[in-house]
Amino acid sequence: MKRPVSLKDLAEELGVSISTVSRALKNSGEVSDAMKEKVRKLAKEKKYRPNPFAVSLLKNSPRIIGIIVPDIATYYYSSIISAINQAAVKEGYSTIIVSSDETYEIEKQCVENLINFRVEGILACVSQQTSDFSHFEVLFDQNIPLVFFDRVGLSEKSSCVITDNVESAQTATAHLLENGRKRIGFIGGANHLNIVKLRKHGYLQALRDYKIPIDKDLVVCKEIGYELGYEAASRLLALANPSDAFLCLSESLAFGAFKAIRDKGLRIPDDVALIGYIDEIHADYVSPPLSAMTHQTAQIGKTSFKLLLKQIKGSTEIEKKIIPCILTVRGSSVKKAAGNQLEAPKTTPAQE
Amino acid sequence: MKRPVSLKDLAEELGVSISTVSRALKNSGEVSDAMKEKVRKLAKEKKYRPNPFAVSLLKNSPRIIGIIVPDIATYYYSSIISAINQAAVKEGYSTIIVSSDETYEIEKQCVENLINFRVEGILACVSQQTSDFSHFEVLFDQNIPLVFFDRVGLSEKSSCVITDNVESAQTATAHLLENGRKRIGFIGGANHLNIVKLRKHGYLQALRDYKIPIDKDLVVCKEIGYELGYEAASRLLALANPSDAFLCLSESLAFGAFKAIRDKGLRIPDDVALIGYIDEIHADYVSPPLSAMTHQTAQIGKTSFKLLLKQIKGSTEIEKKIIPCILTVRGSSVKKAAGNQLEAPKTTPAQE
DNA sequence: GTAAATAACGCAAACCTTTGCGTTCGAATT
DNA sequence: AATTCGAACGCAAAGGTTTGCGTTATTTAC
Repeated sequence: MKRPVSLKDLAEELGVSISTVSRALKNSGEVSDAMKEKVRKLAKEKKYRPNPFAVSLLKNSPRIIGIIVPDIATYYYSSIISAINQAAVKEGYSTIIVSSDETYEIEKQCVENLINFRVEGILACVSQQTSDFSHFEVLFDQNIPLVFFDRVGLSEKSSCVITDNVESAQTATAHLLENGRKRIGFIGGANHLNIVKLRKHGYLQALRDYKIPIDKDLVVCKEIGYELGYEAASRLLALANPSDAFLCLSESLAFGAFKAIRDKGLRIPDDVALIGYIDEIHADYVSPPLSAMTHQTAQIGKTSFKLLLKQIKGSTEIEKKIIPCILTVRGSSVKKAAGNQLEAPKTTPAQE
Repeated sequence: MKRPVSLKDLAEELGVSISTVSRALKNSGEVSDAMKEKVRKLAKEKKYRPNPFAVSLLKNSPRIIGIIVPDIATYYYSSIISAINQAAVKEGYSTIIVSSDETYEIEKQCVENLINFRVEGILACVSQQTSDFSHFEVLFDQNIPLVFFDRVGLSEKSSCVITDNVESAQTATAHLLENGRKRIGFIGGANHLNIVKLRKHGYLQALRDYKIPIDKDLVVCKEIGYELGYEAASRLLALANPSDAFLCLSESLAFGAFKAIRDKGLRIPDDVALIGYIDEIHADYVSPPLSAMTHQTAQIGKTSFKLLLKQIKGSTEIEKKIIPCILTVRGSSVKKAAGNQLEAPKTTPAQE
């Protein structure tokens, strides 16, 4: 690996000082137009590229932000990452993406690594295992901006971007109730996650609104994953008084439940209705297509970065942005013959 | 953002020189055990973290590699990224992931950005639009190691990791032929992509092997994407002599075709068989589950990084690694009643 | 024609770490 | 007792860039 050309190289070749070359490339007023021209020409010819380490060393701002996700290879996260990336690139920032693999220990390590990297800020979505957030507190000491998205923590101390968890779950549950379902199974993840707590709240609220008795057996809060969805749904379908509908908190849970229903020989939506937090692009893969609460991942990513950037630029305001989910009713939640779909597919517009 | 503590800060507080502190933390033999202890204690107390910019400036190796993918939010790429990441972290490397958005111009920019970043090496999967690879040649001038994966270019000059394109397509096609299909539609992407060229070759070879006449109308090579899959399949099903099976080169194409078949009111696999390069986790989402050629993304990622690391460490050998696909026969390609499945589900083990 | 102003450029410090080499001092060898 | 050796540490350069300030030389104003 040969040494890249530096300002010094250019300066020597032109017989001028390094400062002049530096200023010329920065289009400073302190250097003549003729000189600027000469410098720029040589720089292009020699393929000069400023050394980012030297600049970062001086300014202590590498123009990099860190992103911590529980998992990279899930559409939901990768699409958010993609949106963050786009917003970041537009502002001249690069991103370093790290995965906690849904593990507390790794997440801890991720935070440390990003600090060592001297990132200018961190966007984080916590792992399923994380119920204690003290490993994020170091960032406050170091004055490194932190914004949580989706699964959040330390909400008194840091900004975050979340979805309308309570309302979306309430809406989804109400939708099932209005279509005549009585025994709605709630299939979620670990209880300490804000998204689980809040959505369960919305689910229960809808039941109360419609005066449906609450049955704790229908609420499953274990882990998020395809197998878990399969197991939970299987169990709820095997009850003496089985479920006639499911609200699933993630795509993997929903498809797991989907398979469980099919394997049981039951029909969707005739025997069992299904709705879940499912990504737009996959909801239509299956037959019947899945009714879904869809996250506006592009908005989530964009907004998260915007909040972070604001903090990087010095703001200390703690903000909480809510990106609404969009309910799209497809085949899995409404019986064709029934025709008693009270509510038109409600698409809440994204804020801002 | 307050200034992080430096070696100098520690040195002053201890009343020793910077070099001693540096060596103490590096556990050098040139400093006494007592001093080491004192330094380490203070370092921990003051939360000293080595400045990566200073180190990189000196050594010109930031321990970062760049990854260029056509798209982040696709399971195939994100799972490869995930595997690369894991391998990289294990070796103390971080990754910067950039997306070309399937665009030639952006890809060009990505390469430039990564060079400016002084990454130690680049792993790349080219965009659909890319047929000219000259923008990668800069890397050779700069002596930056480059390894292509999946969609490759410059194969005489750079190492790459690919799948067994010809063989897998040949096997998949043969599988359809052995199950009685005669009019197999080939739904691929742009012709200039190696993966399309080679797989088409495998497809044609299988037809020849089985003495089936080749019909150019059944070969569609346009773009990769859900809508394109839908269109292509719709068209082939509307032919006077329509397709009775499809081989799709990507998951999005396959699910697009899947929907087209359903919308036409045809049954899978009774009327039309379907097989494609589909990710393991999604193949089972639909009913019937999809027969698939599955990429071993973990292997692809891991092997790619290993090849790159070898080059970073100085090797100039140009290597080409082939990671075989795995054929898993599910419901979409074999009629239940037929029972003439000649070939057992063949799972080729991953190499190494 | 002298004083003041300005344009155009150079010097050098600073950012932080690593490392070859030089220095000092005490202990071991002859 | 004089010499040698090694342990333990300091000095200083190097890596590339930015920037405040100092230095020229030329132009402008009176």
